[in-house]
Amino acid sequence: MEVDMAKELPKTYDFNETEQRLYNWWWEQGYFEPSNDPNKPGFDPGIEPFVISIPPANVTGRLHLGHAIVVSLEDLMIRYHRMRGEPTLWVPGVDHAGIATQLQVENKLREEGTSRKELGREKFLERAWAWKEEYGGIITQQIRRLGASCDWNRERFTLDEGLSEAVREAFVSLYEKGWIYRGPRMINWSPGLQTAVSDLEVEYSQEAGKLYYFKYRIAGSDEFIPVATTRPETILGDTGVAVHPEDARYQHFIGKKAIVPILGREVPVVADDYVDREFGTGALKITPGHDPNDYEIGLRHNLAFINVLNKDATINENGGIYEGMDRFECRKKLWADMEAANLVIKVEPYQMKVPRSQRGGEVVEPMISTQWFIDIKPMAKAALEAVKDGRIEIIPERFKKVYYNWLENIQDWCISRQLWWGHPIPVWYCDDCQGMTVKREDPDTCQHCGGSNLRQDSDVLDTWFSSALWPFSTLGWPEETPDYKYFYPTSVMETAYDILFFWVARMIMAGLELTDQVPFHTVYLHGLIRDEHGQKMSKTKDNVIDPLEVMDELGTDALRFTLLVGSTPGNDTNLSLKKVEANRNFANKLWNAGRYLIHALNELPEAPQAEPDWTLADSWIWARLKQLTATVNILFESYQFGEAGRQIYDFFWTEFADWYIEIAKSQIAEGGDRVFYTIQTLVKVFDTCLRFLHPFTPYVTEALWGHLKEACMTASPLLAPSDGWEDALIIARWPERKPLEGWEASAMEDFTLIQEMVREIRNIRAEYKVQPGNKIACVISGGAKAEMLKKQRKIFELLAGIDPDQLSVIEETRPPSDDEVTLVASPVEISLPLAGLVDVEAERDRLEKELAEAQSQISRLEKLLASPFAQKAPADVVEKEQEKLDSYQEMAERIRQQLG
RNA sequence: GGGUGGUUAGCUCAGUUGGUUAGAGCGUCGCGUUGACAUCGCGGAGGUCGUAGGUUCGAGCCCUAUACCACCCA
Repeated sequence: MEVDMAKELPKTYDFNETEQRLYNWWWEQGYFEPSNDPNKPGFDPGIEPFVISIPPANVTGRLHLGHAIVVSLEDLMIRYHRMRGEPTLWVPGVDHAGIATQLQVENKLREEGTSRKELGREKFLERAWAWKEEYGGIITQQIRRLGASCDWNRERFTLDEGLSEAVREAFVSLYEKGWIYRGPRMINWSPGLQTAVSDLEVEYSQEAGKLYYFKYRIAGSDEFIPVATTRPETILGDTGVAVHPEDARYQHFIGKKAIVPILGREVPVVADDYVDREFGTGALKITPGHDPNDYEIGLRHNLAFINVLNKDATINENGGIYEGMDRFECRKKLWADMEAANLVIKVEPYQMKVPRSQRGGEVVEPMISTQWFIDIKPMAKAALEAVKDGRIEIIPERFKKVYYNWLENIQDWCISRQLWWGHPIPVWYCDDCQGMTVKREDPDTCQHCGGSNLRQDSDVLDTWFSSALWPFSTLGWPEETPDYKYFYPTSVMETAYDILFFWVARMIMAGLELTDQVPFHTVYLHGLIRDEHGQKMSKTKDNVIDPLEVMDELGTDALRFTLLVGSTPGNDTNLSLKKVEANRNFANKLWNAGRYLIHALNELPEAPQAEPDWTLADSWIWARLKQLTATVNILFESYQFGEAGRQIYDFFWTEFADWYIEIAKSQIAEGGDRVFYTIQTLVKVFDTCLRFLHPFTPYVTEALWGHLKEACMTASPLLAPSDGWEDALIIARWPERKPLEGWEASAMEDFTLIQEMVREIRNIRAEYKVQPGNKIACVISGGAKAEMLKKQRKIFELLAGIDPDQLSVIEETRPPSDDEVTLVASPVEISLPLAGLVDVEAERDRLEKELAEAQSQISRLEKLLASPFAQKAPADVVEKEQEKLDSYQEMAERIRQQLG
């Protein structure tokens, strides 16, 4: 091809043009599918795959930064393992989000002037499915935009037939084992949604409330017990008063009857050491029907359980004259009535914890309700052990403790929801014998009496119940499918730490119980994304960053790189657009380095005439590349992806681009073999960087790599990697470590000296305001480094603005002169004869300052080396310090000479 | 009440087997535009690593206590 590639590449990286095109291409080429597929010919069951199941997005969801970090991290892992040649599978999917979806559909019905109840269950579900068909694909399209290399052929939805079968199998087998039961228990009731929710779905918010003090009269006397409550309306459900058994104030009331205000019901006064004598009045009203603690006390003392609330949180028939009133209205009215009855003592302001529904934020009511529960303790024990004995690793490790603590104190899980959208509970009640039939297939007859008057339980299961099965249900379980057999257990479960209990722990419990295996060997938890000042993003604060907008404006790669590099495992990440912008600039930097390189390929001779004669810069960048490769591999292996990204970024920008490419320009100008070997080095380093960066910034790297490959193939077959050019970067080999060969250390040491010298000269030029175009003279007293430095003349010319005709490198040092500025960069000295410019006075000051600095270092190091440090520290550490001392001493000596 | 994380440059954060007066991005100040890149280059200023003890030859990193902030559990 005779086309000049550089002319084809625009000056600025155009992500809009690139992203969609590459994504479709990857997908069409089949790169997202596992390279070793049990359903295809040639399958080798002996190769271990790398598998991730994506945390299912809510079907109602719209992409937010939470998804963005999940997808970025998982795609990074998947791409990394894919490049290492492992068969990788990333299973995508969405869950049916029971409550959220039902609310969406209900909203729509309301707009149409109808309602769920009016429509009836069957019609409602039809509408819900229609809704899912219409909107359910939005979130997965948005996930694609992030570059997610999921195998979309294997996409799953929790209400799919297969997954529904898994849910049934799970329910029935746990039921048969006796671990699922139904019964009246204290649950959290959401009056707005009219369903039970689990403990985890309730959040407690600190709110200003009141503490109401009032009198509990003792039957048959004028005495009373003072009692305080934050929820006066629950008085209607009181069935006891509790005092501490050792409380002298109230001891004589124990065993007597107290009279419930207004209602006049007589309830026992009981002794229970749960009562905190210091709190409130030291006496407690007991409402076993509407408070979890009182529930326990009620059980202990055989108190009555009275429910005073309807499902919509109005007062029911047990509330006497308050029947029909809203709970908060009743609170006011009842208190006013008590005041009138002279039962009120006082009201104090009080900070209370209000239980609110995680969804919608309404105040939930603890009440007793007949629901389905999982007796979770045996499963929790197994899940605990799997982490304790190391079958599952949690990263970062500190979350193990959180995990243990939760599982050790776990309560039974309420899994039934009074919704329509979800998995129906596979239980049928017989109208004839009242027996329960629990079956995998829909039964025709009662398994007790054989009757056919069966009604299925009207509740559905908690969405998390189906999510708990996700890693295996998505692969075909309970069927022993080829996918399930090969890809299960999965490898890594990567998700946010805030669903450790909701999801991760439950998957582990379900996996161990139902599949007899851990569902994954590693749990990697990331933090939450906050705004640039660490505030939670919320609509009310108006600090929400929309990833779709960010991708539109700055590109997907910039967003991904920011999320990946800006985060440490398990820690929250503060995201600002400034950061994303900086990383957009990085993508552009890559792009332009690529442009230069591809342009440079035009200069390439077909083949070198001789064996390579590497320059110092060549050797240095090769050595640094080796070092980088070792570091990046270690970091990837230990899940320190952010640090790996930072290292690659720094290497690419501040070493490869700022130094090597600049030097390469002059090397290429030399002509001959130098051109070939310089370009070969450029290509190799650039290619390696693209490979390393691909999991972070897949688009720009794939685009560039394609251009690079094409240009290289056109230029010379000798530029190809040892195993040839792969078809695409996404499946190109990951760079592996290479052993050191001995030459690396001195190359890096010498080049570092060059860098120091160049910086020193630049610094002086800036200080003396030497015009950038003004080439100046320079004498380098190189001492032992003179030979090496003589070969680097070009670098000083190019990077330090030295006039090549007035540059000399000598071995000996020069006598001080008032016309020169002398820089001491141990072990060499640089003299810049800035005739007419030198400010002798300022020069002396500068040198004296440097001398003082050197001397303070010398005395520090002398002291250090005279201390026990010299004996106790490892020899190489001591040697390093000794060398430093020597170098400072030499420097000081030279400065003294200059000062005369 | 129990627990976890954070506290490092003006801002936001890195800093994983403790190795010797600390890094980045942004911001800021000065200089710079004929071919990779102004989404850029060069240079500068800026930090007693929350506080107090301890271990150690050596601590941003380990231990103890403590303050403040955030979060989780009860």
